[in-house]
Amino acid sequence: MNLSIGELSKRTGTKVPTIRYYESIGLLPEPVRTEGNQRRYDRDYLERLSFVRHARQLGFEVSDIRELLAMSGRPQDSCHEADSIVRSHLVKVQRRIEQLETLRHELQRMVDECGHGRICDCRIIEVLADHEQCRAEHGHSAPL
Amino acid sequence: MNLSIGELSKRTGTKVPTIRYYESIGLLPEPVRTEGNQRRYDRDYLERLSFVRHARQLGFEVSDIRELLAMSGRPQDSCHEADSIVRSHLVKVQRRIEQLETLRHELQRMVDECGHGRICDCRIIEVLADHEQCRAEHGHSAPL
DNA sequence: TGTAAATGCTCTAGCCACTATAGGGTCAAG
DNA sequence: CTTGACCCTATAGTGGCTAGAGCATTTACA
Repeated sequence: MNLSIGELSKRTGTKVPTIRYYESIGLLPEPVRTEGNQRRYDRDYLERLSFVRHARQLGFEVSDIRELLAMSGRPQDSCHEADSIVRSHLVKVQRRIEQLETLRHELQRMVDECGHGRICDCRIIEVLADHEQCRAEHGHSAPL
Repeated sequence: MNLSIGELSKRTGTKVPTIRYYESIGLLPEPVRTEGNQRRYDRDYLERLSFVRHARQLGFEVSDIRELLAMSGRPQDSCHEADSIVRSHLVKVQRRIEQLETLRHELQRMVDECGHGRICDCRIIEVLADHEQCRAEHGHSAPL
């Protein structure tokens, strides 16, 4: 196997600039080059990139993935560290779900209470203007 | 009421650079200035900023907030548009919750199946390396 | 073997919604 | 009138990409 970056891109569902980006931040190693300076990838690289993409899809940050990749290269070590990375990620996901549930209830209430009349009578604008009307704290900030 | 930016910051729980940022992108108007060029804010501005912050906490994007703010300035108009902004945001939140639930199950399964032994036997690393082992699609990408 | 399309290269800038820092100026209390 | 807390602008950085310009190389086909 001797893939160009475009082929690697297709096989892993990763955009070409993303592959180069991972290389640039040192998440993936520099591959070999042709005489004309083009990147060529082997099966090993393909698997590494798949690992990275999969971990990203599971929401892991690049710094976590860096560690997970390093671990997968030390197969005799204890998996304790991997376990703790996944656990703490799980906790973050759970917290985020709870936050979004709270948000969902607030938004649902706003929609339910909208009388579909004029803005001056609208609960939506009113609630936005006055946090006191919310039933729960809904600290958000991260995009969806 | 004639607040400095620091006082406005405290009363709204918004960081000072954030207030200036909102002004710079035209989300909030330019306030009056003292002779020495410092910003001074009135009650109206405080309420507008509170509105913005609250909407951000509810996860609305700045572009949505721009529209919602504009609407709150046209109190005789129909609230139909406000309603549709909130509804479509609600749909996004719901979708995101579902995604994160899928994620949560995958992660939980990884943790549950970890034998706490060596990495070469670890389900965590194995699952990451092989998407086929996942029970559902879990397209993610946004941060938590 | 010639050529043209497709793909590759690097470098830079942009996205979102802020946040941080540097290097100054202003304000209010004592 | 000094001191220290506050304020100003301008610029750069965050994360994880994504997009574009302006070239070079590779490959498929005639």
